[in-house]
Amino acid sequence: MSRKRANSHDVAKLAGVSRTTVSFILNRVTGVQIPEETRRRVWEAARQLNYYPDAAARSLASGKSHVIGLILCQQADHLAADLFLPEVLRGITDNARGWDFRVLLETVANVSAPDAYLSLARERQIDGIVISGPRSDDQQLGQLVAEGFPLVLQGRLRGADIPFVDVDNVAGAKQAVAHLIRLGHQRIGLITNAPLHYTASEDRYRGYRQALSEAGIAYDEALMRQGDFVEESGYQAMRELLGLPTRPSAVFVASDVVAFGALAAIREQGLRIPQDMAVVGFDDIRLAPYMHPPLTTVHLPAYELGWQAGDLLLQLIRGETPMRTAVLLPTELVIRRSCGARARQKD
Amino acid sequence: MSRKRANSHDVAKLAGVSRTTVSFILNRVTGVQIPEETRRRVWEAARQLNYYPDAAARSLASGKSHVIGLILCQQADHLAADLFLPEVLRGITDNARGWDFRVLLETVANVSAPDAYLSLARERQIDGIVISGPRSDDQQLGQLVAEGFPLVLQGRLRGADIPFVDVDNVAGAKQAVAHLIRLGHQRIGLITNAPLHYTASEDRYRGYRQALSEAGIAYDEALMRQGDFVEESGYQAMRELLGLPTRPSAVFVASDVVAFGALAAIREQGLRIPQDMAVVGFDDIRLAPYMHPPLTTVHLPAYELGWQAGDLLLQLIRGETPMRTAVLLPTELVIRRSCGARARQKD
DNA sequence: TCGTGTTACTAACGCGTGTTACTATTATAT
DNA sequence: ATATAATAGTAACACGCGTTAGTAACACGA
Repeated sequence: MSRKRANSHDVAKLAGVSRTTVSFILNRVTGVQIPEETRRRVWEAARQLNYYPDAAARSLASGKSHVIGLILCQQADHLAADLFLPEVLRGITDNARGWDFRVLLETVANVSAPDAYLSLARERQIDGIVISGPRSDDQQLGQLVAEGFPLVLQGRLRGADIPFVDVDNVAGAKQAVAHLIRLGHQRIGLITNAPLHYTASEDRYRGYRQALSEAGIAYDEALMRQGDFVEESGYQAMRELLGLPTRPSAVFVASDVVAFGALAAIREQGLRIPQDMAVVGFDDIRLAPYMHPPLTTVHLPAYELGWQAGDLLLQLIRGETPMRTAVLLPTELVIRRSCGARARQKD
Repeated sequence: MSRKRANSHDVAKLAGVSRTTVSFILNRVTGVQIPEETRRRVWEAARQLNYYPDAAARSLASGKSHVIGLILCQQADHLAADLFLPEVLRGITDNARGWDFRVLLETVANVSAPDAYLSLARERQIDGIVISGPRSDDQQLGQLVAEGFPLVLQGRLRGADIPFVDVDNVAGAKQAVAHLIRLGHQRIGLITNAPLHYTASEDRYRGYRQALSEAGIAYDEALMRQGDFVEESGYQAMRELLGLPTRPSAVFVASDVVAFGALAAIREQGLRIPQDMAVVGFDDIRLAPYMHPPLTTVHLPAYELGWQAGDLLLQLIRGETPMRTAVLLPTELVIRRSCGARARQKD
C-alpha cells in the first residue's frame, strides 16, 4: 500500500489504458466512444486507488476553479444583526453544490480598502462573485463589471446596471402600510431599517409613501425616523415618535430587529400594543411569532434569495444570457397580533 | 494594450530578468540576494502589467491551496436558529486573512452522506478544515483525523481526541444556576438548548447539576425538559413546567432562542417575570437586552470562537504543535431583569 | 483490392507557478 | 597571480490534469 496520493497516471496504469482515456471516462466526456468494459475497469481502478483528481491541477488545465465567491460587505455591527445569513448561505451553497461549485466566503468591513476582494477574481481563485450588501462607493465593483467578470448583487444598487437579486422592498412595505390603513389608521409612523442611502431602506420608504398616497393620506415628515440596523436604533427612534405632541396610532418599522427595539420602547411607556400603538415589521425573523406581542411583519424569502443569486451567477458563468438579470422576489404579509387585526395566536 | 492576462513570464521579460527572479522577489523569498534596484524594477513591471499570480498554478506548484474549509453540520432548522454564525464567520475570516488564507464554506445537512465534504480535502481544495457542530456518527471525520489532515472542531465531541474550540459550557451553566440559587431559588427548572446527545447540551446540563449539587439541592428530574434549538421547543417545554403540580420558581433555559419561546409561554399564563418565574438564558443573543423583560443570560464570545478556531487550525497547517489543542473560552453572566436581581435597565 | 468509415484508443502539448541546483561575474584574501 | 567567497542571478524540472490531433485496427461496400 503506497502512502502517496494516486494521480490519474496511476489509475491509467492499473486499468491498462492511457491517462487521456482515464480523463475522458471519469469526466464523462461526451462524443468519445469507449466500451462499457473499459469504463468499468477505469472506475474500478480509481476506486481501488482512492483516486481524487487534484483540484489545483484541474483548475490550471481547465481555466475554471469551480468556486464562486460570496462577499459580505456589511460592516461588523450590521452583519451581526443580519439574522438571515444562515439561510442565505444555505440557499447559495445548495444551489452551487448542484452544479459542482463551491462557495468561498469573504467578509469585508471596509469596501474602500485597496484590495478587499478584487484579487479573488484576478488570481482566478473564483469564477464568479456574489456581492451581498453592495455599496455604491465600491471601486472594485465597477472594475469587475467593466472587465465582464461574472457578478451578481444580492441587494440592489441604484443607477448601476448590474444583475441583482433582491426582495421587492417597495411592494412589501406598501403591503404592510396598506394593511395598517385598512385597519383604520391615519397617522402612521415610519422607522426605516437603515439610513436612506441604503437602497433597501429607500425602497421601503417609497413603499410607505406610495401606500399613504394611494389612500389619500398626506405624508408627514415628522412621523418618520431613520433606523440603523440594530435594536437600539429602533428603541431610540420609537421614543422620539412617542414624544411627539400627537403621536401616531401605528408605526411601520422596516426591520424586525429594529422593531424589536421599538416594541421595548412602547412597552416602557406603558402603552399597549396594538391598542395604543399598532406595529408592523419587516423581515419576519424567526423570533417574530414569539415576540410580545407576536409581530405582524413582511416575510422575506431568505433561502430563496441565496438560491436565486447563485442561480443567476451560475448562468452567467456558464456563458448563458439569463432571461432576467433583475430578480425581485415577492414578499408576503404575515398577520399576527401587533397590528391589531384578528389572527391566530402564533404564526 | 494586450487583452490577455499577464503571467510571471511577461513580468520577467519586462523587468529584464528571469521568471525565477520574479518569483523570488514577489514572494519575498528569504535567503536570496537581490539588489534593491532589481526588486524595484520587478515590482514596477508587475504593477504595470497588472500582474496577479494564478492561484491554481500556485497551488499546483506549492501543494498548498491557502484555503481552509468551514463545514456547517447543523441541519437546516438548527442552522437558521444559529444567530451567531455571522460573528463566527467574521472571526474566522478575519484571522485567515491575516495569514493570507481564504475560507471555503460548505453546509452539510446530512453528515452521513457518502461524500459531504471529504472530497474537499481529498481533492486538495483546502489545506485544513473547521467543522462546526460535529456529530459523533460522522464517518468522514474519523477518516480525516486518521489521515492526519489538519482539522479543528468548533464544538466539542466527547470521546474523540480531536483539537477543538468551544465555550466552557459547564462553567457557564453553573454560573447561571448558581446565580439563581444565590437569589434564593430552590426549585429551579431546566430547559436544555438541545437533546442531550449534543455535547454542548449535555455540558450545560452538567453545569446545572453541579450548581445544584454544590448548593445541596437535590436534583429533581421532573423539573427538566429538553429543548430542541428552536423557539417552539422552549414554548412547549415551559408550558409543561408550568403545568406541574408545584412549578419551579425559576428556570434556566440553556439557549436564548429557546428561552424566547419560554418567555412567551410564561407571559401567556399571566405570570410575571421575574416575580412569579425567574429566567436565565444562555448565549446572550443581540436581542436579549430588548426582550420583555430584558434577559439575564450567559454571554458567549462568538467572534472569539471563530477566531480561535481559525488560529488553532492555521497552527496545525503550518506544522506547529499548538500548546493547547483544547480551547475552552470563558463565558460571562450578564445580569438583566429576568432573573430578579437588581440591574441596570438595559444591557 | 481499394478506399472509406468506425471504433478505441494514445502521444504530446499547454496551463503558470515554485523551487533546486547550478553558473557567471566580481570582490577579497593570500 | 591565484584561490576563495560573495553576489546576482538562471535553466530546468515538477506539479497533475484537460484536450487536440492523430493513429492503429478492423469492418464493409464497391
